[in-house]
Amino acid sequence: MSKIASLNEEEKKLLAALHTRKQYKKNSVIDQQGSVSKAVYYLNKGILSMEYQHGSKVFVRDFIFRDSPALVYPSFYLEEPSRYSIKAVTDCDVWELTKENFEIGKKKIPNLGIIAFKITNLFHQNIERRFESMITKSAEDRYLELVENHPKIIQSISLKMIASYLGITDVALSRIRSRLSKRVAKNY
Amino acid sequence: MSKIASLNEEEKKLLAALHTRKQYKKNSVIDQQGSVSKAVYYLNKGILSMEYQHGSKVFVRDFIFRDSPALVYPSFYLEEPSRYSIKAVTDCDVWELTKENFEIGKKKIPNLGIIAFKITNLFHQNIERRFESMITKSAEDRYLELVENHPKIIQSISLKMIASYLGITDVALSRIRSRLSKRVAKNY
DNA sequence: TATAGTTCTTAACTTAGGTTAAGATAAGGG
DNA sequence: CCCTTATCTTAACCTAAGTTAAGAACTATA
Repeated sequence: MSKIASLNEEEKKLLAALHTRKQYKKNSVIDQQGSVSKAVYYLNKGILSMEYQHGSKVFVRDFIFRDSPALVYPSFYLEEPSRYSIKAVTDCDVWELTKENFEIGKKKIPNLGIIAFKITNLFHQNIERRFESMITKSAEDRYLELVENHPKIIQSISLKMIASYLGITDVALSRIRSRLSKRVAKNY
Repeated sequence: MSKIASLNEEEKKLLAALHTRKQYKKNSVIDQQGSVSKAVYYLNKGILSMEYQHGSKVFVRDFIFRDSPALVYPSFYLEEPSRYSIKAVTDCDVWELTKENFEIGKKKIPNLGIIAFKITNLFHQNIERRFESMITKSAEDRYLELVENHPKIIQSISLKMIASYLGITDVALSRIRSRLSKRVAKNY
């Protein structure tokens, strides 16, 4: 977090002390849609997902990869029911900062409010970009973009979840993959 | 704005004094994509749009209807280049609050920071809902949803802009409209 | 180890929406 | 007032993606 806004050594220690380290097994639900977000998460290892249920179907809103924060906004700040769940896609190792400890930290660390604000901005820009790519790009291009940014994604996330993230069905993504591999094969 | 968080009479007057009332002709550009957002806008009358350019094409990100705030977030807060333009879709009557006056107001009106925070949350939830309806609904359902919330929209906004808002082409929206009117006609 | 449940692929069929183009109004500018 | 330019509709054609279904390969568990 200290990458986002400068903190001195003492502040870093204090902030670390306010966090709790936790381990989550693959597929465990860390934050439940509909209830107040328990904490902000900082992901050390593994992959998290942000999902929402709509009718009987589950949709993947986002993936969170290592060394990134996961925030259920604005549920965490306002302590209102959240629109999303946070789940562990793989075994995960996270640092958790509860609302109470966040409030304590804000009093002692002047820059913490600024860090929170910047993280919020990142989340907002993230969904804006995602919205724009839904409108301006084809599913194939969206897939290529994702794989380019996260090449290892195919090894650790199921085709079904990736398809859901892209806003298409698993069948459609399978089709895209075979189309792409045939296209590559032509070059040899 | 005082609907969002309580302000006393004195604070309301002070806040009003910090705003500048302005008139904009149809099609005028109020905030330009790529430059720092000049102000937060509160729309008294008319319709605004939030648009972004992607390559050679222009996309409508959102419409802002009367009695609503328009915020280019986070450009306004961070004074960084904005991802969007704000344009007048019809002749408009707005109250503008510049960044300088916002900062002055924050010092004098304790609740102003909270109001800003809540407006930011509204904007975030707005794009989340929009993103979700892009993924979970058909273009026809998205159109029906829009017309239900804003029945007069057809009179004041061109088909092309509405189509852009929905993420489809003008031809596709025209097709949807004729399909819908035929369906209604069958009931008579 | 057998069995049931996932995950992924492939095929066949259907439909929504993109593209192009042409024609009909309507509107704005000189 | 004419002429040009936008706006909207409709048609023809095409492609991406949804739906359903069936089969293969892998996983987990009793």
